[in-house]
Amino acid sequence: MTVTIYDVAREARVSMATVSRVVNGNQNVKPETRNKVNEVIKKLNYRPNAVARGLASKRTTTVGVIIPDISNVYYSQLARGLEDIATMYKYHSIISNSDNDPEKEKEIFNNLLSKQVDGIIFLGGTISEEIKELINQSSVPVVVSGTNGKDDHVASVNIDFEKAAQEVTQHLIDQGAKKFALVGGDYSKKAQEDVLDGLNTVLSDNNLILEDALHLTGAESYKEGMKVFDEMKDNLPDAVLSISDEQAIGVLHGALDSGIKVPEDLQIVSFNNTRLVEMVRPQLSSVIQPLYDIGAVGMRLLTKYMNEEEIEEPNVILPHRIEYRGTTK
Amino acid sequence: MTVTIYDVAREARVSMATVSRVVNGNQNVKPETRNKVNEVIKKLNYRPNAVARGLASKRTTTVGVIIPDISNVYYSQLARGLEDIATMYKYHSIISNSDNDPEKEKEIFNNLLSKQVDGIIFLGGTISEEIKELINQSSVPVVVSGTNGKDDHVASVNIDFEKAAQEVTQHLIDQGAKKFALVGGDYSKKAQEDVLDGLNTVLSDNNLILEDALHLTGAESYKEGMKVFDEMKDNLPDAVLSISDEQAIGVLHGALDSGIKVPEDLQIVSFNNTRLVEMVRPQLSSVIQPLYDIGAVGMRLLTKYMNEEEIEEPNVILPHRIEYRGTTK
DNA sequence: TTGAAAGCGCTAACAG
DNA sequence: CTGTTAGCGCTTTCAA
Repeated sequence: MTVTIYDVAREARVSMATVSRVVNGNQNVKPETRNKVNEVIKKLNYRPNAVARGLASKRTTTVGVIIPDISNVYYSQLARGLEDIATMYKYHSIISNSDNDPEKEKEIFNNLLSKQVDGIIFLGGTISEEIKELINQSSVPVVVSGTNGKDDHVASVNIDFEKAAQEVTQHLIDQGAKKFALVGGDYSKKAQEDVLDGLNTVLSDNNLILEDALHLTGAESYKEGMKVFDEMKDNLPDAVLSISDEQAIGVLHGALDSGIKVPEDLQIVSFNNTRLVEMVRPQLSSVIQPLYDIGAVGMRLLTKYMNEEEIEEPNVILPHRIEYRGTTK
Repeated sequence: MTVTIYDVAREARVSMATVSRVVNGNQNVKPETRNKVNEVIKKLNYRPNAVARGLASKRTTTVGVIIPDISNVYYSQLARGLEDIATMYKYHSIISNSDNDPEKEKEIFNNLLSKQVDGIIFLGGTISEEIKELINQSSVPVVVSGTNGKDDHVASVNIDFEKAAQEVTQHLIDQGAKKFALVGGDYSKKAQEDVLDGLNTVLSDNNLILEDALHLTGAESYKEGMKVFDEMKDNLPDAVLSISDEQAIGVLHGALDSGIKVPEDLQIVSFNNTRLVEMVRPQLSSVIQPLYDIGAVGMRLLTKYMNEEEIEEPNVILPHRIEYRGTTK
């Protein structure tokens, strides 16, 4: 029923080895033979069985993607970048949602290995000890996109959150901000630490401090953002740095709904820069992370590992910009 | 180096067939033997090779997902639903972006078949002739999520857009709307037709009509929405039905930026109901499509086909609700 | 430039 | 309840 390499060989009066060579673009085939084989392939509508190929060659041209939540705008934009480059290099992607749960991440990781993927892209704001160990013992290359893996000796692609935070903080101070809040999230522990460092550096340079009560976290959703705003309502800051856009928008609407003027009384800057930032009024000022590129460069890096190309730098830092829109003065 | 079923068999002093039985949960194994094998499996850290298994059993426990754009909020929410059910049934998903391009869809489809996926989920607002043919000739089951495939004899899960459009239209007329616009998109031809039918039915019942000039389309993005608003600026309707949320928000902001009052002078209802609808002010009135469920039910349907379970109804219509929020009177 | 043959690691009759 | 034995469809030496 299904056409196999053997059928093609018989019909073309060559051996299956020759058909295999033609299919794989091996140059050691006489042009005539090649043509004949290609004709038969077309005639029989032969399509190589990737599974058999994978078993024989030990390469599946499939990569695994571990992602916290594909319906999260931030991650889905990364995913699109990943996927486009994977396609460009003829890889398919198996995508699995981890909800940022170390147990699930571990299980997915092992499942991917048993599927014999050629490489794995890990997305997630936190590299847990378990995952770190799995990565370092992995038989296939792993690249982290969106989080810095340098300290954990893991190849990665991201932006310099600390520097971005410094720039943002200084700008806000220049605009008169004195009392800051930091709104972090469960998804992005690493980025949060970096932002915190950057924020604190500049604050102390200016003889300011971040009150403990104004260092808040939430699940990085819109609703959580509104909740976070409630928590700081009685001790209102005049500037908020938020890791997540959705959460920042929650804070923004919480403020507006309470009659607080943005940006006059409260300035807000977010660090995600999903397409949401332009879709609210006032538009959200944000650090521009090149999300698509972070995904794309991560996948490109992975292909280099998979092809055993030379790697100049395993921890890529992509440039960022800051766009001051309607939520800052 | 890698541990195979053979290593386990030798170490446990049984045949590989027995190991295979244990791994696959076959009940015909003496508990003692099972325990011994399991011990060895753990000791050797044996992990079955899914590729070899796929080749031998002709089942890969992998499904393919063809999706227009994973970074589109609407589709990423569907994808999350799909994926969760797939995981529940122990399937992995290979996800590929088609950009709604029939050529790409076709190529992806064939690639997925050569990967020997056990089934395919097709997402996309339009079922082109080519795809329809591929689906109908496919050796593996295919289910369409988010679009009605009944007319094309394709299993599908979606909501009744026509009915929803009728309800929305009647409500808007009751609120005083007289001049309607329909904003469709490239992604959702099918839904658009149904909405158009529903709209026209109710309009003519009320002796109203949809002007040709007010039947517009765009690429279903925020920016396109603003552009669409510009197009209707000189011939302003008092009610807009928009297929896509992003585009509806574009229209909304286009209107607000021009000083038009929403909902007083212009009412807007969208049909997508992504999480965006609550993230703008005024909040967008919308038809609530259970996106997650549409994905989930689609995948469940596919698993039924893959397991050759009985299918009661290949074209599932899920219930919808309508939520009138801030963009309607 | 081509072919023969040995697997890749596993499942699935079949026999016992 | 367990083992033997063919393959699954392809890649990849090794020889010719």
